[in-house]
Amino acid sequence: MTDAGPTSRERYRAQVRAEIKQHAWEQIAEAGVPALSLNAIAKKLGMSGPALYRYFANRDDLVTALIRDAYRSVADTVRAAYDGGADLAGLAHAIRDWAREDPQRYFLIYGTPVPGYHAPEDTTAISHEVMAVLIEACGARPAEAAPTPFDTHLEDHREWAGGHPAPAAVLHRALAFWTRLHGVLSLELAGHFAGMRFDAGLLIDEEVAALTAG
Amino acid sequence: MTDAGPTSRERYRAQVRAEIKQHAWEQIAEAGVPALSLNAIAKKLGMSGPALYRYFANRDDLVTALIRDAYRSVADTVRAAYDGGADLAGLAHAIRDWAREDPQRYFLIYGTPVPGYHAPEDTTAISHEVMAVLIEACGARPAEAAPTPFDTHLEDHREWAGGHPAPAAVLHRALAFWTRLHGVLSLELAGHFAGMRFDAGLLIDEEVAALTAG
DNA sequence: TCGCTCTAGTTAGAACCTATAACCAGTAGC
DNA sequence: GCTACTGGTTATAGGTTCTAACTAGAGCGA
Repeated sequence: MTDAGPTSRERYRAQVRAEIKQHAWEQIAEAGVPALSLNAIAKKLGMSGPALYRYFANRDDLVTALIRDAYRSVADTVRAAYDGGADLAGLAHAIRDWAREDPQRYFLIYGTPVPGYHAPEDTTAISHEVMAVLIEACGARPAEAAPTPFDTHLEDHREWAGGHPAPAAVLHRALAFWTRLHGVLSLELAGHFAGMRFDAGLLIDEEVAALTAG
Repeated sequence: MTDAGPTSRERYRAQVRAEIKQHAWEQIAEAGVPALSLNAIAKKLGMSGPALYRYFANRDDLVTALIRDAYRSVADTVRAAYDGGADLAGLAHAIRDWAREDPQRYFLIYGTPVPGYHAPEDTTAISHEVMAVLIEACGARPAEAAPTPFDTHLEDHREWAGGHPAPAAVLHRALAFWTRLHGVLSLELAGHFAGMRFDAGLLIDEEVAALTAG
């Protein structure tokens, strides 16, 4: 064989990195990203402080790795749901379930941005993956209504769709699916519906349904 | 007169508190809330570290004050726009302009929540103020369509509307206005539309328009 | 006007944090 | 078996929040 596979050192390294990230996720779920402490993680792993810097260059590097994993996770979730035959409503609920499983993971992607921080190149590629699935799913239902002003505007700004040949109305629908879902979901996860005891899932259903009914 | 008004000490205190908050806003705009440093603020004000604790009990107390101000500011903006005769589209753009003026201020209210943190009581009261205006604005256009399942669901969960007598369809519309606007706006502000060079304002216009057309 | 009190500031210091430097033991591979 | 690299260590610098103890001075009543 040309490739001997990972050496034992490499396997060990990957294992420790995974354990670090695991503890990081737990800390984030408990108190949010700002409370993430490399020191505390090292202690829990039985190693002392600076040892952790053998595995991640610095705090930002660890957080970036988590962000990357979060993107990968949501993309896989969407892909799996779509391959499983989910329609738009199904996709919406798959994403919602994924988000509620670990709200802080959702906000790591879609929450408050850090001024000056730019997500690494490959995460935008993963975003495109997700968007491609959404466009695909939105294309299932043909567009019947007359093109809106935003549709014609989109016709001139469709590079982001990665050359997808869908008509602008479909791109529009995919965008609106994304923004509407995020709108309800992020407010739900952030607790802004706390006082109002309605079912956010129902609202999502109608917001998504209205997409294809319009 | 029965009230002698604020003493000079009180005025001084208010002045310094305002200056502290001013510098805090600048720091947050530059690098986000996590980078907010009481020490750095104190230095800029020419006082040394712990002096700042005479004005704010701790870091959280300062941030809470900023959150309160942010709520007050958005509520005033919405109120002013509505009193100025703005329709739903006008309200949406007033809020968008307010948010783009200082994105981090927007995210202080609607961004990533800190697990365990609960906004003070009065901010939820301000939220109700905003929601009341939205309901009012949504009631201007009568509801013509048949009630949806979510409408009937809302009929049983309308306490949050503060006893507003609007029909459930109107409450529904106000909610959807809020979630749709937040969906587009927060993704725009967070830079998720960066690669796709379309005009988020147009998308908002159509999302809002679709509310009343449906 | 004297004197008390309360306020706004000071410095010192504890307990964290990130991150670097310098060192050391043990493993992998030639 | 020797060498080089890896993964750990401790020490340390410099940052943070926040408390404690103290001081200078302003305001106010007798």
